Amino acid sequence: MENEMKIFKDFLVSKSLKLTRPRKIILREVFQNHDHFTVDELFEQIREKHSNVSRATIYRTMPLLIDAGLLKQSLRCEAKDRYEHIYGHEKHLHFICDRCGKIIEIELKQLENILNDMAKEYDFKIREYNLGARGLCKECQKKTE
Amino acid sequence: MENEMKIFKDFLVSKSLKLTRPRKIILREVFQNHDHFTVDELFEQIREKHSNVSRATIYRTMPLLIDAGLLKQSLRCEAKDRYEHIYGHEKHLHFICDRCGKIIEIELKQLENILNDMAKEYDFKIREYNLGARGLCKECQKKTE
DNA sequence: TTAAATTTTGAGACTCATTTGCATAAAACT
DNA sequence: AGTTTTATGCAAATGAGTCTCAAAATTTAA
Repeated sequence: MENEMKIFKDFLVSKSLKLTRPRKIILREVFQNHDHFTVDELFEQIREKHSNVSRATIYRTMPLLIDAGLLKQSLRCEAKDRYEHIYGHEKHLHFICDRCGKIIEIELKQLENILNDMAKEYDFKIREYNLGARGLCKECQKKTE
Repeated sequence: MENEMKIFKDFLVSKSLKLTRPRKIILREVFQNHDHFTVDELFEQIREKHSNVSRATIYRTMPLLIDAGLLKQSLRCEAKDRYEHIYGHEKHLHFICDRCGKIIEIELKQLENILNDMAKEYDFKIREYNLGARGLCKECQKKTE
């Protein structure tokens, strides 16, 4: 936690930006949330704790956290962008169920190697990547029709 | 072409839906377009040929083509969903440049195997998947600042 | 430490892709 | 042909995300 705050602070300073109260709150809640959350969910999460921050500020802070390497836009579901924080660098694959919306996370180390090879070949500098598969989860496959 | 039409027709019939004129036009243009297109671009493409179809109908037809296995929602760029048709099954990876928006497509057979292994392990039935990486393309890396 | 300058915030207006309601049109059925 | 059903187009509605701008917080200058 302290660690993330320091990273964010340093990042902000390097851009001549300030670690303000709302930004601190957002960072804290982002790291308290271990799901794939939407801005709206984060907004609610913050509001429940009576430490109000406007939606606009959250929207404005997301790219800062992403640039600071602390947050990732992980997937899009039902027309909403979803985010997840990044501790270290556990990259993963998401299986998203078309029917119940469940998100299964899978670590995938092999992937990184393949990607890096490709990036080298095409001289592309990867900032972030996402691998998502959609289909039916175990449970939903059983429910016929 | 005839092939795709047949697949679409069969799909529609199986759902008690009809292969109408607008649906035929949309299918034809989807397969004439070899890019990652937006609904709006498809709309324009159709309009240029004087065979008008409303945006609403295009929006309504996209999920049908997807369900029929002929279309794929390939990526999202600048707040717009982009689609691409599916011939056979060339799945691929997209490198999307953050700066110039260029999309580099890469075939990735190895990936499929890994994914299938994982799907089996988690009992997940994959309908489609996407692997997208964002960063800087060769050219944009040179432009410093 | 007060005053001026700068940055950030919150609230709500705005944008724009996508969805929806409804009246009309086309198609299938009788 | 007339009736029922489904599809279409238009225009209005929706809703996530962005932007504006006045007020608030923070920094800098004196």
